[in-house]
Amino acid sequence: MAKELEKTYDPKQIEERVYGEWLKRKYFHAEVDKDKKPFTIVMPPPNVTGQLHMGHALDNTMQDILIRFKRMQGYSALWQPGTDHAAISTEVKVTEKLRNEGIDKKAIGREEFLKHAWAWKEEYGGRIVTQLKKMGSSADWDRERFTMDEGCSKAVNEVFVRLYEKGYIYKGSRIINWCPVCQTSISDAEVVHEEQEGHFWHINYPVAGEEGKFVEIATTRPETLLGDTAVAVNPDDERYKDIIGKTLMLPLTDREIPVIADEYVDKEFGTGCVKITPAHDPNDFEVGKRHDLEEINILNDNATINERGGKYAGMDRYEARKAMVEDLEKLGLLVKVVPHTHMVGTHDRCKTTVEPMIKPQWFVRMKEMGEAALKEVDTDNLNFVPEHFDKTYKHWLTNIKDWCISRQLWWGHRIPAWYCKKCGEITVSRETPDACCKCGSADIVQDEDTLDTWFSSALWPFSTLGWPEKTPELEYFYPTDVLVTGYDIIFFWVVRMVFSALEQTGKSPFKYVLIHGLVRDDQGRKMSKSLGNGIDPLEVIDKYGADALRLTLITGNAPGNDMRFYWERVEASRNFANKVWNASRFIMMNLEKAKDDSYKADTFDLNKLTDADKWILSKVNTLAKDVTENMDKFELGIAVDKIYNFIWDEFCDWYIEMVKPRLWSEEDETKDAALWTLNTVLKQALKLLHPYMPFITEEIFMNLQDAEESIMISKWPEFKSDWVFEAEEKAVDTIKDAVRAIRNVRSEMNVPPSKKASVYLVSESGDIRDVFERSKLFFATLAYASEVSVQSDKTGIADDAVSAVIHEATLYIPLAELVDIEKEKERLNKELKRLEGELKRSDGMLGNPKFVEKAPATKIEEEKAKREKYANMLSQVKERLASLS
RNA sequence: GGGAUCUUAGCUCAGCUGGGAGAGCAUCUGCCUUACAAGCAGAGGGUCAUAGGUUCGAGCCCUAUAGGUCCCACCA
Repeated sequence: MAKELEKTYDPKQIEERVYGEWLKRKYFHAEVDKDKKPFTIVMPPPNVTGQLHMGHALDNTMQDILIRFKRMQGYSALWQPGTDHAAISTEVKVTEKLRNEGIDKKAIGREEFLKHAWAWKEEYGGRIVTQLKKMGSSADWDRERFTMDEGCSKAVNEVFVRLYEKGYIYKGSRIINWCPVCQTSISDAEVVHEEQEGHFWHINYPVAGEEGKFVEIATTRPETLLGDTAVAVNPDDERYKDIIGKTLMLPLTDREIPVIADEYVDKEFGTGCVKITPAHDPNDFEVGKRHDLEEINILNDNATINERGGKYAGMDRYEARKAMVEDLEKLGLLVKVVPHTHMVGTHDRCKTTVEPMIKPQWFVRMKEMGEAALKEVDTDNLNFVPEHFDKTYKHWLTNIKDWCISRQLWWGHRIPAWYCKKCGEITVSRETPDACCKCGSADIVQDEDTLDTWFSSALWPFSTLGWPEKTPELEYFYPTDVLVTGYDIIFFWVVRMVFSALEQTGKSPFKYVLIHGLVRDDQGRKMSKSLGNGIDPLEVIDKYGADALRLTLITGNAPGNDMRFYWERVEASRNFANKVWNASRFIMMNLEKAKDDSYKADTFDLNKLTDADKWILSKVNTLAKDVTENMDKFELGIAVDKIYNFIWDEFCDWYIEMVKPRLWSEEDETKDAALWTLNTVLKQALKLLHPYMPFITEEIFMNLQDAEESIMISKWPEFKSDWVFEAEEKAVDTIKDAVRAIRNVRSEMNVPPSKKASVYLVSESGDIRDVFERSKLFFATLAYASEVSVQSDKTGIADDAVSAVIHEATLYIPLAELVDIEKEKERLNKELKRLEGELKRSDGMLGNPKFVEKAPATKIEEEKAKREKYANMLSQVKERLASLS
C-alpha cells in the first residue's frame, strides 16, 4: 500500500497526473439525480481571447472550493463553465491581426471577417480553459458553453423578441456614447470617467445687431461651437434677463443662434452662460428637446469634423479645436483661457475619449425590469455576501437609464430585426423571416448591428442550462445557488442577470452573490498591463504549485475585501503544503510497520483510546463542525485558518509529538489506538482541507488508504456525538499548560533540550494527579524530563528547585547547578504581579453589583471560576516565594 | 455633489450576533530532538485613527472629526 514518498512535496510531479485522473473518471461531471439535492454555480465566462490573471485565479478558486465542498457533502454539484465572445475586445484583436497581415477589415466584408474571427476563437478559445484547469478547477467541462454557440444564440433571439413584443426593446435616435476608435456606440456602463487636465476657453459671442455687445460663454470643448444652436442662461439670473430672446452671431460660422432661458444652467458656475450643442452633449440634448432646437451633427464617426464644419471639415476634433481657438483669438473673441481639470468620459476598452453623438440605436427600457430587480434583493431569493453590496446594487438600479444594446460591430449576436425596403416596417423575429411582417415584401434587409456582449451574458445562468427549452437540467439545477464575482462587475453583469432572469424565468438566477475583491500588487496597486505589475498565476503554479496559490488567495481574506499579493505569502502556503506532506509521510511510515490492520477499522473500540487520542479526536470533530459552519457562511478565510491551525499546531506540534513514545516502544499496548487515531484524524483533516488544496490532499489520500477511490468523492466529515470527549480535552489542556510552563522556564534558564531533568508534579487534587499519572509517558517526552514523579506534597524535592505554577499544581525541576536563586525570585515575582493583576480585574468585575445583577449567569460563573483559578495559582506562587527566602 | 468602505503588533491582514486583543511574515534567543531547517522550542512587540455617547461591560453599536481607498454623477 503506502509507497515511499519524497522528503519534500513536489507539486509538479503530481498535479497534472492527479487532474488527468479526475477527468478520466468523470468526477467533475454532474447529472440530474433525483436522489440528490442539486447545487449549482455558473462560472463567470472568461473572455475567449483572454489569458488567466489573478482575478480569475481568485474567482475560480473560490468557486472550486464551494463546489468541491458541496460535492463531498453529497450534492449533485454542477459547476457550469464556458467562455464569452467578448465582442469589442475580440473584434479589436482580430482587426489588428488582419491589419498586420495587410488585410483591411472593411475591404473583406462582414462574412469574411467573421470567418477570421471564428478561426481566432478556435485557436485561442481553448487557452483560458487549459489555464483554469491548471488551477485544479473541477468544472463540468463536458458541459462547456460559449455565448455564441447555437443554444445561447437561440436564447438571445428569444429574449430579444420577447422584450420587443412587450415594448421593452425599442429603436430610437438618442444621444449615445460613441467611441471614435472602435467606431461603435457603447453603453453608459462602459464609459469610465477620468480626471483630465483641460482648459476653460472663454469666448465672446457677439449680440446680433448690437455693435460691441457680447455674451461671454465658457467651454471645455470649443470645437463643438460648430454645432451650437443656442446659448442658455438661468431664467432667474438678473445679469442676463435682458438678453433672453435676443440673437447671437455664432463666431466662425454664418449662423445666428438664440439666447434661451433654462433651469439647467447654474448661475454660479462659469460665466452663467452656456453654449448649447444638442448633437454633442447629453445635457444640451435635453435642453434642445425642451426648446425644440436644431441638432447639428458636426462629426464623422472617426471624430473628424464633417462637411457641416466649413473650413474645419476633415480636421480631427483636437486639430479643429486648436485651429478654431487660434481663429477666435485673431478675431478678438477669445477672452481668456483658464486651466481646468474635469472628468472626461473614456471608453473602458481602449481609453479613447468618447464622443456623445445622436444615432439611431436599440435600447432596453429599464424602468419596470429595474424595479423588479430592486425589489428582489429585499427578499431571501437574492442575497449579497457581504450584505452591504446590496447597497451598491440598489444605488445603480435606482439611477438606471435605458440600456443601449446595439453595437456597430460584426463579432456578436446580430440584431434579429429586418427592415422592409418597401414600406419601412421593422420585422423582429426569432428566425430569419421571408417577408416583411406588414406589407409582405420579400425585399427586407437585416439590421447591420450586433448586440452588447452583456446582453448574452445576462442570460448565462439559464441559457447554459438549455433555456428556452424546458430541459431536465434547467428544471433541476436552476435557479443556481451561488454566483462568485468581483465587486467591479456588479452593474455590468449581476444586475443584468437578475432582471433578465426575473423577466424570463420569473426567478432570481442565484440565491447568493459572493463578492470578492481585487488582487493587488505588493504596493497595493491594481495589477495592470500598462504598469506591468501583474503576476502571472501560471508562474506561481510553476514555482510553488496550484495548492499553494489557492491557499494564498484564500488565507486571511474576508469576503469583498481586496488583498495584496506577496511572494512571501505563497512561500508560507508552500511550507504548509510541505508540513502536511511530511506529517502524512510520518504517519504512513508508522502504519506500514503496524502488526495488523486494526487502524483501518471504521469502528474502533473507542474505549481503547488514551486521553491524548480522545483529545485530538474531539478536536478534529469540533473542527469539522466549525469548518462546515464557516463554509456555509462563505467565510472561506476563517474556515481554512482553522484547518491550518489544527493541522500544524494541534495535530503536528502536539498530538504527533505526544504519540511518538508509544510508536517507538515495541510493546506499548495502546499502539494500535495511536495508529488508528493518527490514521483517522489525518483522513478527516485531509478531507476538510481538500477543497482548498485538492492536489496534495488527493495524492496523500490515495497513498494512505484504499477503502475509498478518491478524496474528491469521499464523504465530507460530519460532527459525531460519540467523538466528543470533554473531560479528556480538559485533561490534555492541563498537561499542555504544564509542558509549556516547563519549556518556558527551561528556555529562560537557557537549558538546552538535550539536558534532561527530573520533573516533580505536586498537586493536592487527586484528579490532577491521575491525569498526569495516565499521561506520564508523553508528558515526560514533551517536558524533556528524565523521569516524572507525581505526588501530593513536596517530599523529596530540593528547596532550590526551579518551579512553575499552573492551575491546581506546581511543577519542580531540580536543576541545582543551573539555578540562580535571585533570577528564580525575579521570575516568580513577575508571575506574582501578573496573577495579582488578573485577580484585581476579576474582583473588579465580580465586585460590581451591576455586573452581578445584569450580566448573564453563565458569564458570572465563568468569571468566578477564573477568579478561583488565579487565587489558587497566586497562593502557590506566594508559598514558593516564601520557601525561597 | 451622492454613496460605499477602511484606519488593530515593524509589514500585510483576521477578529462572525458587544464579555479577558489574534495569525502570517519580520525581529530576538535556544535547538541538525529517529516526519519536516520549507523545521522545532521560547520571547519581545498593540491607550484597536481621534473625541464624545449608549451599556454592568465597546476593537465591535451610535454621533461627530481627521486621513486613506473605491464606486456613482450631466456642472458647461
